[in-house]
Amino acid sequence: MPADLRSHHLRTLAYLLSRGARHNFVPVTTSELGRAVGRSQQAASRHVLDLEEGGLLERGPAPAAAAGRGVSLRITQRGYSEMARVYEELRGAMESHPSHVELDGVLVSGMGEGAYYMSLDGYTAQFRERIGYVPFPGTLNVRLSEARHVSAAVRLDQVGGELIDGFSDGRRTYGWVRCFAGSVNGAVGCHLIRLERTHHDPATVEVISRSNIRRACGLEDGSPVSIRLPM
Amino acid sequence: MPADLRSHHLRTLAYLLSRGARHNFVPVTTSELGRAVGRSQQAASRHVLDLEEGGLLERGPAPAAAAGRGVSLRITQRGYSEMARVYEELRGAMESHPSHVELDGVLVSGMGEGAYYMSLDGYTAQFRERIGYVPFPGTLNVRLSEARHVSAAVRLDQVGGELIDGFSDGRRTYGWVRCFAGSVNGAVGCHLIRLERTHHDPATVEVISRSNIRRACGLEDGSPVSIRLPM
DNA sequence: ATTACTAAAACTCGAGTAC
DNA sequence: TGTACTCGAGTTTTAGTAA
Repeated sequence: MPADLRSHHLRTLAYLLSRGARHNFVPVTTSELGRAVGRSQQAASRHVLDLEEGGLLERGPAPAAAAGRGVSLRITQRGYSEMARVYEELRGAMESHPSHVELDGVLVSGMGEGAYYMSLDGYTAQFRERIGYVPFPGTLNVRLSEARHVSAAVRLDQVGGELIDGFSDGRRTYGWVRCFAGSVNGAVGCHLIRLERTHHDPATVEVISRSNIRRACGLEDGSPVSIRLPM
Repeated sequence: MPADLRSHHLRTLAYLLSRGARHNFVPVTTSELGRAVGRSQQAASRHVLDLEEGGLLERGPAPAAAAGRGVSLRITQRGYSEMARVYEELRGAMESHPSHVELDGVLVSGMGEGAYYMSLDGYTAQFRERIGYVPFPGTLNVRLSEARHVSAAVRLDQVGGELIDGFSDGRRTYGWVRCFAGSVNGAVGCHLIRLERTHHDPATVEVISRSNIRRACGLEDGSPVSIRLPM
């Protein structure tokens, strides 16, 4: 019996627990246990023996008169404690994990193209409808500092976000824009935007906001910027 | 990569999840992962490879400039689903398992001794104080039908219950009585009693109640009786 | 029907080590 | 420092089968 609970042992205990084996001896067959954990009857028999030897499970009197008619099993206090330990470890991870994308980088100056495009009527009308405001004319360009952040930013395109449709003004067409709500440096609300057509390399992302973030946060070129997008 | 999540794979994912790997690439070293799951660096490296091959984990660009400086890992949608599946299986067992002892048997007629003893002043005064009533004079004798229920009943002696002290009337001494609150046939409230000195074999248990259960439930000798004791 | 043994195959591990 | 390969040892599996 290894020190930690192997998954088949855990699943065996979980099955027995749901059958009421915390306080009663429950009659089961090893085939049934094997089916419950997706292993053979022989393996399940072994698991029960392991768990008994480890003091996690105890065996009661055989259910019926005839021989070889299954076993009666109950989970010991120790067995339940072990289950609880594993459960808490998993619960801790599942229920309180950070659920946002974080993109860190430094502020860089753009050429003003972002501001120009985002001010076009074809976009501003949709911004008002989809994200509730018309962006301050002037986007924040952030150069992501690590490759893993770039990767994360690129993946956003597959994740969704608010879609602003592209349009045509008769002379040329403008691509779609995807907006992801979030905040800059843990304070100012913003949207990170992903453009269908961009002149930036993938390491640079653009951020829009209701107001002038650059001024509101006292940022200048080279200032560290952390963008946090709740998922 | 086996079909089900082995415990080391699960724990690796849980650690990464708590580090935020659900939505971001997290930089880690395999030694760190090994420490987190109590295995060697080599094993942890293997686990990461396994999880990648199974599509549960994906690797991002290496964190820093130099070679061999750790890895960036993120949990895939599939990986998270697998974790959620296991978590739900375990949660279902841990949070909604039957938490009562059930003892099934048939009603048998006693000799009336139970009723006699339980009516002694040395007991009745304590009954009133500890369980809130003086039992109807006449205990219900239930012969447990299966050995596993007998086992469960015997174990109750170690579990606790309301203790009624023994006493002496000068001529002889009377043993302690332990009371366990519960219900008969899912309806009538009762207490199962365990006696320090009993004339019954272990397969027969006695039940007391405020009223006459035999009449209230329309029971006669041979009627099936199910005693349920919440834990 | 069962449980659980044996044997062999498959898997997992850590040590040693290449890069 | 790092990752991750090979390899020998230990563990876990299933098939076959005795009781």
